[in-house]
Amino acid sequence: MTVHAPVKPLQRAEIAKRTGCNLETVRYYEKVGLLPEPPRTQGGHRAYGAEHERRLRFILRARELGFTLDEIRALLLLVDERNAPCGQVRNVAAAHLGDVQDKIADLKRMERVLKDVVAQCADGSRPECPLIEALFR
Amino acid sequence: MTVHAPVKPLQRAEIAKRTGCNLETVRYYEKVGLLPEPPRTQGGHRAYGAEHERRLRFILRARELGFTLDEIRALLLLVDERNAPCGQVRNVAAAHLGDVQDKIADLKRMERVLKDVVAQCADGSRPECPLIEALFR
DNA sequence: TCTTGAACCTGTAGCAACTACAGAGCCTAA
DNA sequence: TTAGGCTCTGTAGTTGCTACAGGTTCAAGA
Repeated sequence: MTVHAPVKPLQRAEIAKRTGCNLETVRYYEKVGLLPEPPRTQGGHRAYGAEHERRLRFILRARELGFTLDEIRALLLLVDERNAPCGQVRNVAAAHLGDVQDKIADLKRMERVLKDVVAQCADGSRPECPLIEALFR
Repeated sequence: MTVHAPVKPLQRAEIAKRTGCNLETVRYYEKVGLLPEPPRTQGGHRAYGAEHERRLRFILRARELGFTLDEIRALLLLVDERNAPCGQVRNVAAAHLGDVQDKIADLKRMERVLKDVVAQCADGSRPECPLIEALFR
């Protein structure tokens, strides 16, 4: 068995490149408590392991789904301390889904109005600019 | 003719209340150059006129449509200096419409994935939490 | 072994678009 | 006249990064 076989640690630039994360953002996630503090070399350089990489990927995927850092913190806490109870995880995700749907509704409202005024501006049938008119109404 | 009839000026709290704008935001829009500096009373209090109110409403409506402050600045410049040429106004609006549509597409992608995992979490058919699994993939 | 240049370290500032506070001053109605 | 509710200024906080300065360490080549 090769349990605890010492895997070659990753420098910050390496973990950043492998995950596609910005170099500075890696340190930022550590600062805000999403990524655990990695061990250091004698000179003080961070030495990341496979678990850090795994966790960083988790964070980045969650960000792609639009989760806030607070929500991600909550999800990671569920993972770390409770072995990820599906019901609670689902609650976090469902609440976030609601937020996403609200935002879509907001943006669609904007889209409708904008399409409308752009079309009116385009056809040149009005002496005054319809968008400006609409905003000054 | 009652040109320049002295309309009773508005205090900051009054213009805020009438437009629905946050009190502090009124001052903020002045600071960033969207709202012109109003005349002051002897004691230094701002005294807004009808034109300020009109302009503030314009800004707030544009914000509701998702325009950035830079875009609103550009629109107001077109209004102030060029009498709002419809073609240029339309360009600003069309570009913004594109941004809005991009955001909608992003959010819909998130929505699709989230709906999916929430449904999988809900039906309890998997031993591990599907959302957590998906994020750690 | 020495050197050099890349990568790292910390702390801080900047972005958007507000929002909120502290500590001071003004204004008006009773 | 005075109370208390405005207003004033400047600054700090929010979210989620991103970028810099000025200094240190590391690793590869000579």
